[in-house]
Amino acid sequence: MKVTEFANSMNTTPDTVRYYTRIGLLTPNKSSENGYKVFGKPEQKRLKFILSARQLDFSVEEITDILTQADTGHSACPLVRDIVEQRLVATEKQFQEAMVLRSRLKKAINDWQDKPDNAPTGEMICHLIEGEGDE
Amino acid sequence: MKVTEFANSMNTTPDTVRYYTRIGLLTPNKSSENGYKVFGKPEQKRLKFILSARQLDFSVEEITDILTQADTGHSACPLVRDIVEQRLVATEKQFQEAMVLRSRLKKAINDWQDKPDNAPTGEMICHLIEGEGDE
DNA sequence: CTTGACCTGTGTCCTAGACACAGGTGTAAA
DNA sequence: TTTACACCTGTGTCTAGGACACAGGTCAAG
Repeated sequence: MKVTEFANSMNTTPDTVRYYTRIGLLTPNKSSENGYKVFGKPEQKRLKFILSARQLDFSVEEITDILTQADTGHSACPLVRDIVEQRLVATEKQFQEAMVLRSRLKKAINDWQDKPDNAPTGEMICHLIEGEGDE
Repeated sequence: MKVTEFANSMNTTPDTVRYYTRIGLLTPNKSSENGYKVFGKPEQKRLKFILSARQLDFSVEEITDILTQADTGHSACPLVRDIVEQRLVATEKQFQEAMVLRSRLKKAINDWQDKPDNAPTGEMICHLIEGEGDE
């Protein structure tokens, strides 16, 4: 399998596959006549794992660590558990931040509804934003 | 005012100030003897605006557009309203995504609670992740 | 004059790929 | 066989918003 076919079959993009290859996460054989990357079953499993982990928002570096563990015969599960818990904390934070931002934006839209569009003065660039003594 | 003093007084970092200067958002005078950047009142107002807009998650590029508008004497308010609305949509999306990810992570932690830490086999890297036929 | 703390501008680095590009490949028509 | 043309390839570069590294400048104390 060449890059594009492989990527399609795994439901990702050729660029992603090339990227993972570039950083050494995937190690396809190289066709001796083409120089083209050639992917087989083992790469398929590996990529499937990588994509699943990315779905859980693991960073590529974290995935690299996990695969290194596994490649040297150690169980990667404890590491995986760790990362998942961290990720949950981070996601919770993102979640809260998105909430705050959302209400801030909604408030802005509301507050501005009846205000005019002023031209900028030397004092103000846009009174909508600068008018607020927000936070 | 020099960079660090200026940054501190505006409650941001010198690196941020330098960055904005680098890309032309701030245009401090340069001390003729030092070559150091020198910030005054106009820059203060400008930076205050920039930081407020960043709080609303405006991109630096969007802010650049707004300031360009204002600098040429046009009201930036319509543009600002536009961006805020877009941003609200984007934030809503982020918000949803964070929710999805959060529940995915929680589910993983739950599902894995009673599972052992297996060593990797040729077939599996980490059965916790690969075991799931998730989604 | 020297020490040392702090400050400066500039250059490079980060994520996770996306995009551009010159050239290779493969199939079909001529 | 040659040509045409679509598609594919690897590699190099770009992104956002600063953070960090680094060699050298500045300035008050001694």
